[in-house]
Amino acid sequence: MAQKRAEMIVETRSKLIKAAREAFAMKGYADSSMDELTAEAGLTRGALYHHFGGKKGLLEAVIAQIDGEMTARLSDVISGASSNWEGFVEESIAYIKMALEPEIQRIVLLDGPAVLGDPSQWPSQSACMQSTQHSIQRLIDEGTIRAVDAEATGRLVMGALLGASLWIANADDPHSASSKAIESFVTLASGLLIEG
Amino acid sequence: MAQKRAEMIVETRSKLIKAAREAFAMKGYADSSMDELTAEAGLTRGALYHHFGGKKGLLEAVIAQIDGEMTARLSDVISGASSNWEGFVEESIAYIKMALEPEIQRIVLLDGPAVLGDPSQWPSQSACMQSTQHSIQRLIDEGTIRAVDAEATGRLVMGALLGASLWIANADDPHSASSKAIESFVTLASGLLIEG
DNA sequence: TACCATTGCATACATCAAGTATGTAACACA
DNA sequence: TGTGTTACATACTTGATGTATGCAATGGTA
Repeated sequence: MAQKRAEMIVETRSKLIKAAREAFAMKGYADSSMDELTAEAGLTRGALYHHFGGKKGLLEAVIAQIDGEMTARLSDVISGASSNWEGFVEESIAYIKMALEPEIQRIVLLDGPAVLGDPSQWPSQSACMQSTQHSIQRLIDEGTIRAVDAEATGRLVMGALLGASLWIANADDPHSASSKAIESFVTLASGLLIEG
Repeated sequence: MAQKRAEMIVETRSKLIKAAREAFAMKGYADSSMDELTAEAGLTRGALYHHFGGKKGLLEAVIAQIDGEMTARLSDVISGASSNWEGFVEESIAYIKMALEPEIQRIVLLDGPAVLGDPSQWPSQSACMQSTQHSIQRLIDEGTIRAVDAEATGRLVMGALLGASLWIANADDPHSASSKAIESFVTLASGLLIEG
């Protein structure tokens, strides 16, 4: 039966994004062929250029989708915490764990910055980063941590977590590396607290 | 006058590396053409493949060179400091400043990880990262900071500094962003200190 | 309902860059 | 002085991006 035109379009876009996620995650952005990728989705490059304007546009769309999912997951973690500080720490640990997933690491953390530049300039605005900044701002407002600049601190924290993830993912013993990274992070983060 | 063969080889390699540094820094790794790049050096792709095996090999060589220069600069900063803790802080600030240089940011911090993967797996071993880890280990040994894992902490710190640099470089007011980032970093780093 | 403009997507083509295989000239060493 | 090797150039193959064009289906309009 005939679907509505608008639904078909949404489906086409999502099929392309899905195929791109898999290709980018498995082979990296540079080594992913748009011919293969679109064929995998049962389409051609024509559809891709029509909807996303090019390879970079497709990457932006993929990242926006993943970023949205990450933000939702972080949001869940925060809302389940017993205090804002606990929430912040749990959120950070959750971020490290997410950053270990090959798809996220490869697409969002490695290829994304190289192809699209600084994450804060992305169309998706890196919602995930803003979530962290909000957490920090809450902690400042309630007087738990020192009155640092929330944006700057958010960037530092996210960068640190990314560095940790890259290390853990490539470590000989990822499990042990993970514990060490979390311990180190908590130690570092305690520098933000007004009373240790 | 005829140079010795070994000298000619060194010169050829350095001419290629120099041209590559400029091309990679200006246009990024992906958008740099090896034909243009080698022509700029008065050579052809034949020389490039002979000496570096391919485009990635050339990037590795360029990164190794830059990494060496960065390490030397950090080393200078450390040796000029009045205490190990001061040295660590100064080193970190120096790293942020270096990471603001377009050449370093583009080649080492953005394209490097995307093309070659985790920096610690690079042939050059990211000497610059090891320098930071040594600084941290010294501070642990002398009892200035808590007994965290030096490697993990080094990764977190370098990641944080990279995040800060990316932010500063793209900020509307880089100067103000820089101050905020340094202030935030010092606050964070104070979490490592045994007595605040 | 018949017509038409628009849109969604496919096809065909031009361009260009990477990698490889081969050729050549100069050097080192015997 | 001759020969094997090294340093580099040239030629060719493959494949990927981007663009221009073509076509068919849809949805509005008379």
